[in-house]
Amino acid sequence: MATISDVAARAGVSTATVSRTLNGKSTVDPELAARVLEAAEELGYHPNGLARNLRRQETAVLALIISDVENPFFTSIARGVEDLAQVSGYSVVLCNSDENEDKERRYLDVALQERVAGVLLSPTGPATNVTRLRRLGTPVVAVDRPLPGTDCDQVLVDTRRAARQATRHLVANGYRRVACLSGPSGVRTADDRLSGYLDAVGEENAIYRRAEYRAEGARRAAGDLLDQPAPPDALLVANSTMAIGVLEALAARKLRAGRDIGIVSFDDAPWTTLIDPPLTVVAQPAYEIGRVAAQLLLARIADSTREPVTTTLDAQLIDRQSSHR
Amino acid sequence: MATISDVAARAGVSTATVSRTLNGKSTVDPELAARVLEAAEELGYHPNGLARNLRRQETAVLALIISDVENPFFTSIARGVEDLAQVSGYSVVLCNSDENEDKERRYLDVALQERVAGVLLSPTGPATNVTRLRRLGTPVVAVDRPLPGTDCDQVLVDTRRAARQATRHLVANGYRRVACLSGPSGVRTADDRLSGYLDAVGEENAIYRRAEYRAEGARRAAGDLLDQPAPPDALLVANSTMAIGVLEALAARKLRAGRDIGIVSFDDAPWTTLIDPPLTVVAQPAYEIGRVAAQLLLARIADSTREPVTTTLDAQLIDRQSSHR
DNA sequence: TTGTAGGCGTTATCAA
DNA sequence: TTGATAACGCCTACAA
Repeated sequence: MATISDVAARAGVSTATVSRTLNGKSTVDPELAARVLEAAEELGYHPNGLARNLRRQETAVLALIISDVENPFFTSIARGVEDLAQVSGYSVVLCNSDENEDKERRYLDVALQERVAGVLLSPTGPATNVTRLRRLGTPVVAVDRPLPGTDCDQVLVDTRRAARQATRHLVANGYRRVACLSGPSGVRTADDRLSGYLDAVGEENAIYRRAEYRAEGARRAAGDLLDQPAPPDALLVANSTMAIGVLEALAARKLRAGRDIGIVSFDDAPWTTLIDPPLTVVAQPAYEIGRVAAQLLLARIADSTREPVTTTLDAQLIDRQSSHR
Repeated sequence: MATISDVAARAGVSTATVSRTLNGKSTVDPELAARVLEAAEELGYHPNGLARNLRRQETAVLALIISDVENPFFTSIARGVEDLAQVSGYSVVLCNSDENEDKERRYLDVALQERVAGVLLSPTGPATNVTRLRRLGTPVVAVDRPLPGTDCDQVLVDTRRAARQATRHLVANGYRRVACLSGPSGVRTADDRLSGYLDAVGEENAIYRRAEYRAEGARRAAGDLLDQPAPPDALLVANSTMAIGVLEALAARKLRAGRDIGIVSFDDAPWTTLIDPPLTVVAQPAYEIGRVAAQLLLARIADSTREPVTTTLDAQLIDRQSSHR
């Protein structure tokens, strides 16, 4: 494990010169530089990022803490973040909090301890706490869900409006008993989607269930709804992972989407056009969320005095067959 | 950004005592310890992992470099790795090489520079080079695909056998012109799946195409195959991302899986039971791959003299409707 | 049990 | 332009 001083010794120069050569900072005599490069090559030298970061008090890595790696929505965000970060020379490490406060806290600690340059985070819920990170001056950007009680940059989707619109779409298509299957209470997107649904049908007509943002919970909740004496004739589903559970529940009861029960789901997962009938969805600009969030984070790293901004993107209803009789 | 000496000053002790207290190493007078803890709390002290790792020459983070975050197969591996690592106190950072040699090299560099404790890697192809990592003594475990020319731990799937078996399954079900759609040449799993297919049909009957491990390329390749004068009547598809493209190509031609063309795909993605007819798949134990790989890596971190082992897991054909007329 | 001091590998400051 | 040298924040002999 060759160090900078090994290289210096071999090249017959000081460590300072080696450092300068390797970082291309101030000018170095071409001949010395060549000797340094050669020595480094021969020794198989690789800079120790730990020492460098310790000295420089900065890192070129961003942490992206998402709440579910198995959800295509979040992996699209990840790609957006990554693509933008990469061109600025940052690398992105992805951490999966798995909708679990403990894991999230642990990764937040890692980010803190490793002194990453910045953190992008989709908070698991109201308990998420980034004050320690903030105290240290590490910039944080919230994606998909706001960070309660903190004034940091945020990239959100107007999900309440989208839910309202989707619900009205179902009503306009002749469904009379539209229900909603949303995520856990306290998760902002879940709350907002439910609110949008309520906006559209009114409190008095509300039929809804909450479950984890997972297939399994959604299957049970959908089953529960469908087995009521007066079951709903349409369903707004809060994300594509849940939609899988819902569709399984339908299949188990030989119910056909569209004809028997109207379905609209959030998130345009790649498989939604493959099923019969194709799923009407609310497409969120996930990749764009990632890009914008990374932009905001980089801007804040460059200038910590910027006013925090909240960017709200629009979702788009893609009308397919599952919402038509 | 309080340091250990700030805490020491405030508690009226030496930095050594603070360090010992915080790490619970040798015994410290309870009263002093209490003072230290209190001071740390008041100052909002958080250890600097960079400095600690530099000093200790070790980190508690593992890097997992996968070739496609958007492929459920790899995200399942990630969960397996994570679950196992977590109980041993390691955190896992996920890097997405995106089947791209440059990105992969970059993340390998990051892993090298950050001196992570170990690396898990699904190599993008034959150009993947981990010798620099190895020279530094960083343990590497290959997952899903072997690492050519290096004797490191590996966790693989007997994918050739699985492909052979899947092809025979199609033949046994009466399909006469079975084709294969595999991934890029040089990617070991793609080569092996093609080989398994060839084992079953024989070189002389072979009909196959290669494309990227992506929906888009698969759609084109499948279209090309289907538009031949004498198109195949069955298709073995090398992964679930490609299957999406294939199914799109079928839909565009009003072809029905099973009846018109038999389909078997690798990877039991969550949506495969939702489509009509349900997709017959080769299920790989992705989560298990991740767990085993993490075990191997941890074992090697603990004892670098261990002989490298290759663990080969079995895949399982799940017979559903798309492979029946 | 506690403190002093040296060093992990870099970079940045300051003279020369 | 180059080279000593002092940090960066932490841990750990070694000494007290």
